[in-house]
Amino acid sequence: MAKEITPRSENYSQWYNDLVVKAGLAENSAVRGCMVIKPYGYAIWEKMQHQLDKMFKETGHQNAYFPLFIPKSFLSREAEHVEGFAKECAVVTHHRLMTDPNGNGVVVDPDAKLEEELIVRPTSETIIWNTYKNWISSYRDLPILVNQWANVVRWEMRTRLFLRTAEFLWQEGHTAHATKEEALEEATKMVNVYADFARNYMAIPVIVGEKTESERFAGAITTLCIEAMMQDGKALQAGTSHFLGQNFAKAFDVKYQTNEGGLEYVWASSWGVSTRLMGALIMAHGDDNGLVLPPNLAPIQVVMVPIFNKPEQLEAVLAKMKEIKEELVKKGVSVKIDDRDNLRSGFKFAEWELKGVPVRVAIGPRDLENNTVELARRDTLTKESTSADSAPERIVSLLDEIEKNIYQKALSFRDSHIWKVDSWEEFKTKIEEGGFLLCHWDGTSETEEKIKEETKATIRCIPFDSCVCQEEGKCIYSGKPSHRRVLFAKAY
RNA sequence: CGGGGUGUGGCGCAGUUGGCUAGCGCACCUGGUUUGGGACCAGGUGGUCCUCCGUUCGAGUCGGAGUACCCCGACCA
Repeated sequence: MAKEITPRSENYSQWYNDLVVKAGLAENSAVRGCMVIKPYGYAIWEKMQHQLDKMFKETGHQNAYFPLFIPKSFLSREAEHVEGFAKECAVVTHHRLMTDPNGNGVVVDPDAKLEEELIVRPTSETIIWNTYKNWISSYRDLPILVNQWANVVRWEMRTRLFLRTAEFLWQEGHTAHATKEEALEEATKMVNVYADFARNYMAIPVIVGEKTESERFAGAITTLCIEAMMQDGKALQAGTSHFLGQNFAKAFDVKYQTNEGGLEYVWASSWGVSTRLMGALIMAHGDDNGLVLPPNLAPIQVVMVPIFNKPEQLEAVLAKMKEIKEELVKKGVSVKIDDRDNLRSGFKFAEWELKGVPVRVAIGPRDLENNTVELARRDTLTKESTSADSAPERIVSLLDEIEKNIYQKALSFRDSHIWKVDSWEEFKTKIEEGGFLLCHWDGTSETEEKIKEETKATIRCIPFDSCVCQEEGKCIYSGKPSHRRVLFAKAY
């Protein structure tokens, strides 16, 4: 009873929030806008980290760590960058507390005011480029391919668990290159790494594209992104990769000597994904019973629930379970035997469904007699009985099927909520129903802004997938000529 | 910062026009019966009713001020 969540169709936001809290992923903390990630939620994040980190290493990157604090003057070196982040920065002004002489408890010591205020990083371009200045002098020092796992703070006015919190965990890659082409190629490569990760590990189909000027990262020349569709038809930006040109190199005076002896500014890229991916995972696959985790990211892939009447039966069942578990572990499957004796099996079934465990194995006295086990899959909520001997093998193939199935499910959901729209009237009705609209656009920020004002829809990206979008037409709003469609949606 | 709402055991809530010992569900503890889809019975632990001021014989309830949180906007990954 206590674990029941709001039905998804009734109130999507409430459903999401309930799910995050009741599945034990995260909760609000005492600090406004900040989130506590609970062990189960963090275990999923760790799986994500692990896989992403592997993919970064495979593409030649190394990890490093830079300071949490950024001198205020660093942030203001790049004009657009500071403008983009100034409104949401936490600032450190003092370095000491004292006991108030007037008895008001502990207060900030006015004598401990910092010479220069420190900003808690909202992103690390500035501090990193300040450092790169010392690392780079020759073309032989390039490229620098570095990633950092860190927390950042953006003082948002309204927050939501995982989707937008004042502090969040992420990775940010910062690369330095000798040529424009190489930096651009890096930015493209990494957005594709993100797309691969989303599809193959999170089982979420994404649209890869480029942001329009108004949605671009502050300080970037080009921002590439992956956009995913949630089950209410809204878009979630799941990852971004930026081509920064020479903006930061110029702001921090980072030059290198070419092999001809000339002096050139360095070219840059940066890219990141955050704990927001957790939100994507939850909203893309969850159902009225709770979380549905893709096997590739599930901390527990298989849970075993014993069914018994007498203690002797429990013992026999557990012995069988351990046998099967051992086989599974050998095959690289993570298994939990739920041997709590104060809870009934039905309760456990519901609880593990809420937590999204892909496969559940139930074994009872009847199974022991017949040498069978009951397998239940989370994605379809169906059950099958199989022989105990072939169970490990069957479970491994089942995990694979589930991963594929939930991707297909998400893909067909998205594809059935994406439309080419050519009339403004149709645009206004369709966007209210939720979903992605592929429309012509005249390429101006003014039109984009007006569409946003009237419908709350924004251009999520200019998709790369040229065969779908590359065609002549007229702007949905202004009627001016356009030679390609762009992706409109309401977004998180 | 604008509009709306809510503060009552750990959680979710009820509490009438002011009245008696502040109640219910969940959770928790003890004992027993149960166990193939969220068990049941009996007993039990746990509360400065957000804070301050006021009205009153009497305030969880009425008035004022403060404060915290939530929702809807503006801002954003």
